[in-house]
Amino acid sequence: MTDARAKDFLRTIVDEDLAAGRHQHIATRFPPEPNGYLHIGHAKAICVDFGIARDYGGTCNLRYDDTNPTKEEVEYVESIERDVRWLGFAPDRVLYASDYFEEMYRLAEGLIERGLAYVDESTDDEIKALRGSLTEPGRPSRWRDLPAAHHLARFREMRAGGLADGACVLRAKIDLTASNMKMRDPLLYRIRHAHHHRTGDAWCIYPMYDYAHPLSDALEGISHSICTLEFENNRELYDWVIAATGVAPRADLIGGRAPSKTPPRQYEFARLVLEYTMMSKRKLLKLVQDGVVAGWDDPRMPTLAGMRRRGFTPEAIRSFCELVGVAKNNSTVDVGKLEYAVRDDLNARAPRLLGVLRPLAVTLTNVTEASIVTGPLFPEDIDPTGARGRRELPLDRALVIEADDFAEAPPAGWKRLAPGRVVRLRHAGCVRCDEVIKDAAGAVVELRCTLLPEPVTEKVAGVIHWVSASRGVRCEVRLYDRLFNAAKPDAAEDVATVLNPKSLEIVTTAIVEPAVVARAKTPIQLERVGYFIADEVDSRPDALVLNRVITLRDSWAAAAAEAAPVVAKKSARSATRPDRKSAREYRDEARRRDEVLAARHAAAVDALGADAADLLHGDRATSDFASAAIAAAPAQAKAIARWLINEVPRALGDGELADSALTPAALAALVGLCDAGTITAAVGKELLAELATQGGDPVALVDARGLRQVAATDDLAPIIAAVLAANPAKVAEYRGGKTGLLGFFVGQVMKASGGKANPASVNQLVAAALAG
RNA sequence: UCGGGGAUCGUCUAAUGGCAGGACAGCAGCCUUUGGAGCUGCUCAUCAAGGUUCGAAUCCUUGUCCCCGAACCA
Repeated sequence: MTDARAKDFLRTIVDEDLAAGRHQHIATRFPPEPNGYLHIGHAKAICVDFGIARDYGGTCNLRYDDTNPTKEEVEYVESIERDVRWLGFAPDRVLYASDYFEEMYRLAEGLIERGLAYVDESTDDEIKALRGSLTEPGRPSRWRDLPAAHHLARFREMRAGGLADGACVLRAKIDLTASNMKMRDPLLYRIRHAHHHRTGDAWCIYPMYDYAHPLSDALEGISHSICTLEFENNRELYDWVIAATGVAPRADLIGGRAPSKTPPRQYEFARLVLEYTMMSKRKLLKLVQDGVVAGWDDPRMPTLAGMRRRGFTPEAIRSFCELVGVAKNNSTVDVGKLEYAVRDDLNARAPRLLGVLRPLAVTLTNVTEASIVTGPLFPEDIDPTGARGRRELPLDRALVIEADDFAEAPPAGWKRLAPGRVVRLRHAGCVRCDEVIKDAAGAVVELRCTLLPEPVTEKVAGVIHWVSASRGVRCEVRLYDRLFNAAKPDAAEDVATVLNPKSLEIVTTAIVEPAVVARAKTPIQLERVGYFIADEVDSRPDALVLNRVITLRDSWAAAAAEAAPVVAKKSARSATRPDRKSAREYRDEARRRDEVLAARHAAAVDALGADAADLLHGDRATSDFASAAIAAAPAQAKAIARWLINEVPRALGDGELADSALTPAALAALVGLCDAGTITAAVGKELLAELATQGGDPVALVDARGLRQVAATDDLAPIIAAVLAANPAKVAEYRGGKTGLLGFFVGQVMKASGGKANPASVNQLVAAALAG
């Protein structure tokens, strides 16, 4: 992979679906519940959902999953669409699950009529008790098997409004003994006499997620329904709902396209977990309600609104999501990656200006006149031609510099100001520190310096920033740091214990050059200090308030000691889980129940060894097959066992031995060919794959296709020469010492020979050819 | 009667039986009118043990660890 970024697993699936003709059009959706603001975790999902649609010329809907009126609000609906668009994505349609309530209701009636759903009048606790547990099956309630007509009438009463909240629910009738708890007659509808932000008081029954979500996807003709890992268990139910209701895409929702014959399929990826960040909407809401932060858009919040106010750009966030990738591993992303994405983006776009946070007075003793100097807005590496402009800076006798930029007794390697030393004032020439003035307490209060005429012959220590004391602009600066000082704040039971007390420092002494006022509406860099932006809520032209977006990388400052990370406690649940039964135990069990299996196993232990006997005679299908194959060629028993154990599973893929076209006789014949050296193992494996799907006689196939092993030097030499000639760079690398490439060359030759070459000969000849 | 997922540099992520690659972080050097940026180089990984194969991160077996699932939430 040289330039093209490797495809993630979702795009690989989409490629395959397109190639197989399962879909002509790729349709995705981003389905947030409007019960809070979107955060960086949603940003990843948005980039995945909208990104895939964009990459394949498809469509992506923004669909509010608004099925629970007790938690959802218009404020959230509005913020979500604003944030999606701000991030840079335009929904093809903005839709609401609540718009489908009538269709969902009708489909539910259909389910009841077909005996696939029923109204259960058990209490909450009864339902829970009857559902069983992870290790015990559930049991039916006494309403489950009443006639459909009863349930239909009851469901209509639910809708009519005469029943109290919790009086009854509609459940799918699936399987109370299912090992997937989601399939144990899941709830479809519950009664909620609550005002809905969109449907008002039209409904008092509301569909559950597991019912509403697949139907919404199907109605909208979604091809790939992408969600996060915790919904893996819901996928089986997702498929059930679509199949059981027979829901079809709605013409007006698929924009005139022909509906796909393939129903929507759900795929799951790992949601974003970021160090030092809390992602739970419930906990985020609590921070807002408790006043720990100033609101959902507090610049310390991981919300898109907060990050926008903080000064992160949509490009930076998208590039971060790109950096993180999409996979199924449970992973925690280093927060440094976000910081990198933000700095990388701002470096290219933020004009450079000067500002001093903690001023120290400097008097230029040889300057009497007020003047103006100019400086470029960007350094040369960002703007080589200077096309992006300059600005003017007032220069006066009285200046301020950063207090940190002066040291009375500088350490080794100090590149700033010190008594007697010379530094350059950015864009304004060099100064020498002649005199240090202190107050009665001994604190340095003023530096008296000389502005040196150019060219400066003295040694210049470094460059520092400065601002005119009288013509600079006073402002408030808010220095933000991470909200939590624990790497995994979600693991803490009490949020208060992991809050970073220094997450906001307000600096009131700051003074910046006048150009900042007009330019800080978008991010700027105060050179050597950091990136800043005017606060969109509190900043006013006559009372500038700057937010620090992020610090500059600082290779000088010693890394501050990290707070001790809070160790995540192992969940109590995983500790009490029963160990799962191993495959070997299942096989043992099968033999205890089946005497024939047990007898074959006992006989095979001596002939084939304990491991092979266990694997071959642990289920009836494999055991029957193995017995027949070995009977056909008893001399090759061990080899047949080896192939059956190690190679046949791969040839079968996800399929079963019983469903394949492979016969015991064919396998025995194939093994015979390999054992005799008539064909190579590589050809044998290829043939096996074919036999598994199409069947056939291996001996005849070998003859018909000329698949006999090739080992003669005369036959192999030309192939080897061709491979070497085609890869001159690799040959040079190999001869330069990268001997690991031998495998690469052998592989190439094997492929070129169609697998027919004898590997031992190839190894020998290739090594010889490369040496010479 | 438990079921469903997942384990590759410190971190994130590639490699679908044939070169363990990239990015972030780290370290070193160069460069620099930002101790910024940039450039160059370096360090660093296949959960473990067996097996199959000329060749295994990849296939088989066993084991270990992590995540999810028993809301009238989504």
